[in-house]
Amino acid sequence: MKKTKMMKKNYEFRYVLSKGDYYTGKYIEAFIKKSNNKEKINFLGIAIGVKLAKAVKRNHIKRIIRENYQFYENFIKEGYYIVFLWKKKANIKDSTFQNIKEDMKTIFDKAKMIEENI
RNA sequence: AGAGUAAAUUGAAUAGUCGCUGGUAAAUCUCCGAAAGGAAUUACGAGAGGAAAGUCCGGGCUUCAUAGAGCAAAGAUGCUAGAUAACGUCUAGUGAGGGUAACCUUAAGGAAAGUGCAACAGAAAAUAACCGCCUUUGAGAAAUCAAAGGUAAGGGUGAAAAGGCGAAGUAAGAGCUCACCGCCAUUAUGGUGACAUAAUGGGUCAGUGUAAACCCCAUCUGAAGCAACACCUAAAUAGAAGAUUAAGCCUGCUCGGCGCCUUCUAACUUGCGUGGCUUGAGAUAUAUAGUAAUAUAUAUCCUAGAUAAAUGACUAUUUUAAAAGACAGAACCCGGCUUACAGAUUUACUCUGUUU
RNA sequence: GUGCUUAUAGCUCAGCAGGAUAGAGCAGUCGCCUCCUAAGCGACCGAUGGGGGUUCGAGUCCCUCUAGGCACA
Repeated sequence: MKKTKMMKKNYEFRYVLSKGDYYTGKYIEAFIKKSNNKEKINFLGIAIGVKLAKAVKRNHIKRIIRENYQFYENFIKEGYYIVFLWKKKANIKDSTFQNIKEDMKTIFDKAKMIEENI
C-alpha cells in the first residue's frame, strides 16, 4: 500500500469519528474526512469492537478489510482519512472476502470516492 | 452381533498468483528522525497447538536481601519403593471402597500429648449419671411406700449408644464362663518396604466419631517477577562547581536571594529505541539396562520470535458420503496438572446373546 | 502478559469457630386505613454462580470450572 499510511493513535481515530462523514453498508461502516495535508496520501484505520470476537478473529477481519482496500486503492481519490468499523449488529460469521468486497464498493459509491477517469 | 474398559495416533494434502512478519546475502548511499535508530529495493530459504488456553504446581533465568548456621512465625505436602533438575507430577506396588467383569476411584501419618465440636431427638454423646431389674429389712389389711445392698440385660432416639450372635449361668444380671466371628499384643515365615499369612496369648476388649476443626510428628520453602533486568537518546528534577549580568521577580534604591548560561554527578518519572529473545533438563531414529516411569550411548537435524501485535485472500486438483464446519491463536523458556474438543483410525481386553 | 480479589431474593447488604424453615431494608403482589392517592399497618412472593469431594450434616472447609472487578507500562 504505497499511497496509504495506517493510523495508529487514538486521537487520530477520535478526530475522524467525530468530524468525518458517515456511510454504511450491510456489514461494515465507514467514516471519511478530507485531510488538510497536501500530500497525495490516504490514512486508513480499522477498528473492531472488543466484545464482538476474540483477538484472532478480529485480526482476521482487519486483514480482509486491508486486502480489499488494497484492491480499491488505485481507483479512489487521495488525501483522505478513512476509518472502517464492523457493524455491531452483523454476524461475525458473515465476514467473508466477497461480502466485504461488495460492501466496500457500495460505500465508495455513496461517498463518490471513485475517480471518474478510470 | 450388541454393550463396555484401557492405551495410543490424527486434528486434510499439493500447485499457482497477490500480500504480511522476521532471518541471511547483495547493492544503493535514497528517505524519515533532535538523536539513539528506523524504513525502502532484489534474491534465497522459514513462519502457531494438542491443548499455544486456565495460571493450579515445580524449575531455569534476572534483580534485591543475606558472613554462615539455627530457632520461631507463615505456608505447602503426608501409605511404600523407585524416577526426575524439581514438583502437589509420573511409574510399579500395598491397604480401603466401587463394578458381573475388563477395570476404576482413593489429601491413605497421629484421636492413649492436649484443646474444641457432636444441632434436633434421646435417660445418657463419653465422667458414666438417671429411670429400671432383683434381694433383704421395716411400715401397711392390701395396692404400695421407705431404707440398705447387688446389678448393667432393658430404656427403640439418633449418623453414631460402650464388641456381635448363641449357649450356659443367676435372686436379678454381667466376657463372669464357653463356641464362632471380630479386636489387641507377641513370635515366626515371605517381601527392599508398605504389608500379607500362620501360630500363641489376652476378657483391664476400659477410653465413639471428627485432624479437607485447632493441633502434634516428619519433610520442604529467602522475596519478587521479562511490564524482571541491562544499555542508549531527549526533556524535566535535585545537588556541586564555574561564569558572572543581556532580560525578569522579591522592593522605590543598595546588599542579598531566586532565576537565567555552561560543565559534572545522582536517583526516579515520562516518551523513543536496542538487548534480554530463542541451541535447549532440545527434537527424531536406533541400540542397551529396567516390569515401568526413565537413564545411557551413537547418528542426524536446527525448527516462529511479533509489540495497534505476522500464518491471510483467491484459483485449480486430489483424497472424502460431504471439503474444512470442533476446541481454539505463541508473547522469556522448559517439566507437569486441570479444563475444552467436530470427525477419523489402530491395538489389547471384558461381559451378554446367537450359531458351529 | 503478571499479580490480586469477589460471587447470597429484582437491587443493596447480614449470615460468628460447620447444626436456620438462610435474615434485614428497598422493590413487587394482596388486604386494612382514606372520598382518592401518598405515608402508615398487616400478610405473601422471592436467593446461596456451576460441578465434585471431606463430614452424620456444607451458605460456611477443600478441589475444579465459569463470570465479573482491581492493580502494574
